[in-house]
Amino acid sequence: MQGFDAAKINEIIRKASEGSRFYQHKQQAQQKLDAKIKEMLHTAQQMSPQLLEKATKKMEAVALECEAGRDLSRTIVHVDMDMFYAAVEMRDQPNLKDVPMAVGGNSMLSTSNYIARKFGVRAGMPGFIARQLCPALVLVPPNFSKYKAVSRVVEQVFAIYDPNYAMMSLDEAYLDITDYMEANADAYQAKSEVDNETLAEAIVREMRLKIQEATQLTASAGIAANTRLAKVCSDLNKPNGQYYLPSDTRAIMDFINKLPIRKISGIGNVTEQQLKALGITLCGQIRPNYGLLRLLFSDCSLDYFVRISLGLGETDLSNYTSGEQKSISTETTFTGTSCKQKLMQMVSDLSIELHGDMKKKGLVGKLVTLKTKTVNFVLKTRSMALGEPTSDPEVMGKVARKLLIAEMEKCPVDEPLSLRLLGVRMSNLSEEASSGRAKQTTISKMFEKQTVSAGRESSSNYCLVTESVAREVQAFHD
DNA sequence: AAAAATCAGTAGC
DNA sequence: ATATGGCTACTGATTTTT
Ligand SMILES: Cc1cn([C@H]2C[C@H](O)[C@@H](COP(=O)(O)OP(=O)(O)OP(=O)(O)O)O2)c(=O)[nH]c1=O
Ligand SMILES: [Mg+2]
Repeated sequence: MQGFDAAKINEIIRKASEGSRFYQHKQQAQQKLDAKIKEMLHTAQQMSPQLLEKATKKMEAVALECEAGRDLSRTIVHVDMDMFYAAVEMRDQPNLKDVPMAVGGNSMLSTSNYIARKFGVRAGMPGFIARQLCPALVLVPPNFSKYKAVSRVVEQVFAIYDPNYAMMSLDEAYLDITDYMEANADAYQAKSEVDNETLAEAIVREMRLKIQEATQLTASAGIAANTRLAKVCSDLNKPNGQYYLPSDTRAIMDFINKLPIRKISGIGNVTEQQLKALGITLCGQIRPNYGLLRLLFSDCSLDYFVRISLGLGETDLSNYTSGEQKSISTETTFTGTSCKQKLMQMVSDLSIELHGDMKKKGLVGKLVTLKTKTVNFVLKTRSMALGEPTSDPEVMGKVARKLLIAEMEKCPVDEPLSLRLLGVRMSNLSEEASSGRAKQTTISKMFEKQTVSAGRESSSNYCLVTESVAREVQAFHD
């Protein structure tokens, strides 16, 4: 056995990556971020104490307002299947149960089982590096339709506890079990008393058992007053476990104060580094730095940070479920080439594939976007609006090819555009007008469309709800 | 000056 | 021997249009 040691794992990964174009690009990005952080610290240093104090006061006022709106009345559950894709494969091929395995291919892994994780094999890691960490690793190609089918079975269980559950991906969902708790409190009385559990815990334990009975797969869950906290909690007793965070302000503050910021959904690698430079690694360190943050980040981000520091989050799941798809795309990675003929052909093929996906969903779009990635991993997007929405592969292909030609022509002849990825995306979507169907259908569809677009125009757009969620869920800066 | 369009970047699964 | 995915949604800065 080897590879259990974190230092050794990192060493192998570094050796395997070193010198590659991927690694070079990553380092370049890191340098850029370092520069940005340095500038941030510079502006931070120049701030006068008076200015800082003023900013702090302002932020505290915002915090007070947020605190006043704290809602502890809902019981939110986040359920997350354990090593989902891998677990499905292990269930269906029992010989995989006690060996290190991962789902994915030579260039990328979707996930790995817990045996493989001991070797440092993780989601997002290329298969060829994973094999170096763990030579015995078994790679299983993904079966998306199978995972989708399993996901539907799990959904049936969710529906029992909350008909308005919000599916966030194939393997995770938020549920609001408040109503279920009220309606079924008596039925769980004996159960929860025997196990010395709260009602919510007993219900969630039963739900996880039902998932296991229905799928032979285990799930983990977090129970808390809002989605942000519930999501953190579902990770704490993984796999096949659950964590209950009582819905009182003291318990929540104790919990959040010692929580690493990186555990919060929406804080990724970049934001973590930025905050770390300011001495913030725990959520509890946000509030003492309100003033500093105010002078360095956007209003949106500030709002987000304040809410994190108070342990606040979304309590209304309808904010997740409402809303249509905004874009649809297809992309492909290949061994780098600058052959114009090949690249053009690929764009045409992608457009045909995209047409198929759009047709399945009955979507048409108005904005065509071409995505390119050079052999040095530099990403670019170029877009062009159509006169009217379509999913016609010829139209989309023609526009996408035009965008590609424009990019190729910008390159000098001695250094032609050399790509490793091409993608085509359609956005500004609407529903396809049904053709050749009964009049009834056509008319009702037209009506539907009209109301939707009227809604968009009048109320500063249909995103009002969605947008407020967005500010919650995500945080970016510059 | 406001609104729309465009693009890079961050993030999550 | 070489080699790092595909999809969606959002923010924020900048440019262009109205
Ligand atoms: C993180 C990640 C997940 N996935 C897929 C595969 C995962 O099985 C599925 C769910 O993601 P996760 O819930 O993040 O991971 P997991 O279920 O495999 O493992 P865990 O026990 O830690 O929850 O999404 C990707 O395809 N790419 C990724 O980068
Ligand atoms: Mg999972």
